[in-house]
Amino acid sequence: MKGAFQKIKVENVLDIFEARGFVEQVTDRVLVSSLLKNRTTCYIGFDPTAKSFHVGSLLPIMSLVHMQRAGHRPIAVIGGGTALVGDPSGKTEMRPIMTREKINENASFLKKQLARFIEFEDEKAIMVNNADWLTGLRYIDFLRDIGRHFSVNRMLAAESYRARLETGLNFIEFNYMLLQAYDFWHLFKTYDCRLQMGGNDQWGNILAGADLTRRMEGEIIHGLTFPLLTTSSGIKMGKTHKGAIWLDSELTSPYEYYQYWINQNDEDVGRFLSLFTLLPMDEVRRLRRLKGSDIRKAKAVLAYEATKLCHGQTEADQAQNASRQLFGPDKSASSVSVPVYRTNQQRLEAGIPSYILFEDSGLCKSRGEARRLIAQGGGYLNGQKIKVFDQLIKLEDSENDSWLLRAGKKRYVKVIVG
RNA sequence: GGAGAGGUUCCCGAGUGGCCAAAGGGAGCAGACUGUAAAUCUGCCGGCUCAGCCUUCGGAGGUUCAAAUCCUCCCCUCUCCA
Repeated sequence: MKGAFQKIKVENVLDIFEARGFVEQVTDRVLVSSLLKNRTTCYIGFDPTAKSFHVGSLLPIMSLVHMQRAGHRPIAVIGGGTALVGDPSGKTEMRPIMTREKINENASFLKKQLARFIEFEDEKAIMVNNADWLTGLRYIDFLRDIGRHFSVNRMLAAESYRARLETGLNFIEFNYMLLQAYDFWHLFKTYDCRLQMGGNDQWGNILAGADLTRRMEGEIIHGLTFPLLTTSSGIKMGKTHKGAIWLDSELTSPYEYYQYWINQNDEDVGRFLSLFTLLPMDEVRRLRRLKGSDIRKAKAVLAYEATKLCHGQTEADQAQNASRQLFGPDKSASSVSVPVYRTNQQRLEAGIPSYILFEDSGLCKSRGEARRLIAQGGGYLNGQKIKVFDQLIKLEDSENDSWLLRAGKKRYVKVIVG
């Protein structure tokens, strides 16, 4: 590794961010731009509340990818310390406080996942857990050294707190800003980290960190926030009737992941191509110009590229093939890599009532839901509509040794014996 | 600590003794229309061995033939006062 001030030859990553729509706010456009002319260390915080990221975290992850490609050094901070306190921003219910073991376990999964996007070798990227420095803090020292730099008046004026003052705000939550500010300062001291990025809801916390560092060290460090991503219908991304879309292929198969992207709204495709793929902007603009049903081509590119980034080329190819077969003119179950459900031969010999198989295979959440689905004409076996909810699915109904179940127009499961 | 308001099915939110598995909206699912899109229209939207049965309205008891609704205690949230 070269020195910290190694010159970077590629395009300024801030320009890339702006061109691709990553930027909502920057502390100082001119200063950040010149900062990024040299090799810079930047950080983003992530919650270790699950063992996988979901697409809601994809935007920050992609920003780290661009950072690294531009020669900078990203730090992914796992919020283990903050998770130990419980997350206040989900105001409906207090999250169960997580044990350190669980957090560490999650963190190792998350690192593996992140490693698909950015390289950690030779410290080209770093992953740290803020529990390492937060849990050792001593209250009196913290108040005296850190707390004195914070004006309560100013904190209350922050947008993130102002809204919460209506509904109520507890002391832990009020302290989040201090803890996150401390993180930023700590990373500055330890890694010379000079830029923090995050969702726009983090703006206040990011500023607090930059402020703290300025007061304590006399150094100007910076923040950048991403736009809050909603689909064009105003819904937050990444939720389907089956729950979140995960980046872990165990939780969301590459096929489902592909389907998630190909089913995006027309209006979102251009934006998503620039945010969630690494295609050159010329290509993005070309795809963006497509009209009418040609937009499907852009969606296919989006789905393929996004799947490739997350799961690799092989999986992306398979997902694409499966999708083409299922939605192409020749819908067949053969050699298609859709989610598979295994059952035993005896059951099929006896015949399984459709609604039970639909529930067992995970296509429906309950048998009641399966009954309704089929009653409404949304249940199919090998492309044939199932007429009665308890129609038996038998051994002799197979096609190529499998039974292709379909719920509605898009959700498939292949049943096989085994 | 005191006074008041409130906790309802995924979310918001009606419901003050039977007509309540609980209005309405949102989200979600399906059908029609399409382009594996959106919008629109229609249906569904607690569970089950489904014309019936079972479990829900912060928790635990109680009154009643009958409770989300009334009573008691407890837990939690918010507002004002200290």
